[in-house]
Amino acid sequence: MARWAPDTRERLRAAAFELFGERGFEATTVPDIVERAGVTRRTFFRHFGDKREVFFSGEEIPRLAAAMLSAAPVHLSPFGVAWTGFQTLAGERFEPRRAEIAAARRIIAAEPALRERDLQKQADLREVLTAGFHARGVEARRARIVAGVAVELLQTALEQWADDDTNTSLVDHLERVRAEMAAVFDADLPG
Amino acid sequence: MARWAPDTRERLRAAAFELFGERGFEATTVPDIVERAGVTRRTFFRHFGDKREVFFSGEEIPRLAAAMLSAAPVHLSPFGVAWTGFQTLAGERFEPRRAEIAAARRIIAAEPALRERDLQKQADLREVLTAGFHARGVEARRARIVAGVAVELLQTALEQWADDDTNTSLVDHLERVRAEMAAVFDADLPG
DNA sequence: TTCGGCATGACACGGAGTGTCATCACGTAG
DNA sequence: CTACGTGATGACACTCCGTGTCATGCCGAA
Repeated sequence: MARWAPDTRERLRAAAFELFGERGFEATTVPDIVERAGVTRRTFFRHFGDKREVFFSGEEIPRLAAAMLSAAPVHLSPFGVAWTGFQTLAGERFEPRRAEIAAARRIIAAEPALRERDLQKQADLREVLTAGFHARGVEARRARIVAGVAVELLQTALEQWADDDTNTSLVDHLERVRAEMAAVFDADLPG
Repeated sequence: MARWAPDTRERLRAAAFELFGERGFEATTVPDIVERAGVTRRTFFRHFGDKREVFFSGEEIPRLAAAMLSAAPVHLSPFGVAWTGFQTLAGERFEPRRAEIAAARRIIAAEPALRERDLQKQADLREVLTAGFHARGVEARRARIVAGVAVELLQTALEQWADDDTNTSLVDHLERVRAEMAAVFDADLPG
């Protein structure tokens, strides 16, 4: 047997989620986690930048987004790229894990520290999309605007899909949110 | 003379900003701040929940938003309420302090810890607007969608206004961003 | 003058995150 | 078979963050 058991990072992640389930995020300390995983505190911080990162360590949305950006047909509008990407993500990564995602969202909503980090992750996605659109030739400020709208759309749809107990699909939520957002800009404005 | 000099909170804020200017946010510790302000560490944390809150202690946007919500004519659409509120805010609170706001935004952009907190403040505004729209009779999910669009619009316009060296007014940026967002939803979509 | 509220000081404590050096398994070259 | 380099981990110390608790003393009310 090796001096150290393998998969240290995964063992830490598993131990952390067990403890989060038992006592909640805030009440779980890094010493608690490393004791269960059988490593030292120092090793924890070699695998995760901070305690919050354990919670988001499975996230790979920005990476997937970058892949979809480079794979998208050149003729597609930037919002079209995002929209088709969201359809794919919805079917392949979100829909099959609805219960898990909804549970994670409830935990995030209840923990200010996780809420801040989650918002940062959204901002990361927005920046990846902005950079990708810009690389496709879209003017910088417009790229930022489209990315902002797209991420807000995805985020809102995810939120309402996770809260919805009618088994409506995420794709349907995306379409509904898109339509309601469009309606916002169709209405007349004062002044 | 009183046992304690007055305006403890304001002295702490002033000392903090001096030090942020001298060494940056991250390199400034709470012990540094309280030493300059002439109080103890414990007193600092009685006035500010954490170090980041000093930076945002002047912010009162959610309060102003709530005031505008209750003052808005009942016939106005939710987005109309937000839009007219933004026009007022732009002229009265943002435009006169452009240099100061731009400087603050640069600091925030450079500090991940402040960036996270700033995103949280945006989320707070979104929630205030959502609750306000809902209280005006707008269906819950629609209220969330309109608030999300409105906050994203304001945030993007602020960002681009602060970065813009052509002296274009914030109101013009708001209108341009609104128009470009509307265009996003006018274009055809694949599928 | 007395009394009670209230902001602050004093002190202690655990947790977060980091720098630094020692240790030891493992693969590889000789 | 041995020696060595690499890389992950342990061991240890340190500062800072944030909080609970109690003592202190100013200040206004009765």
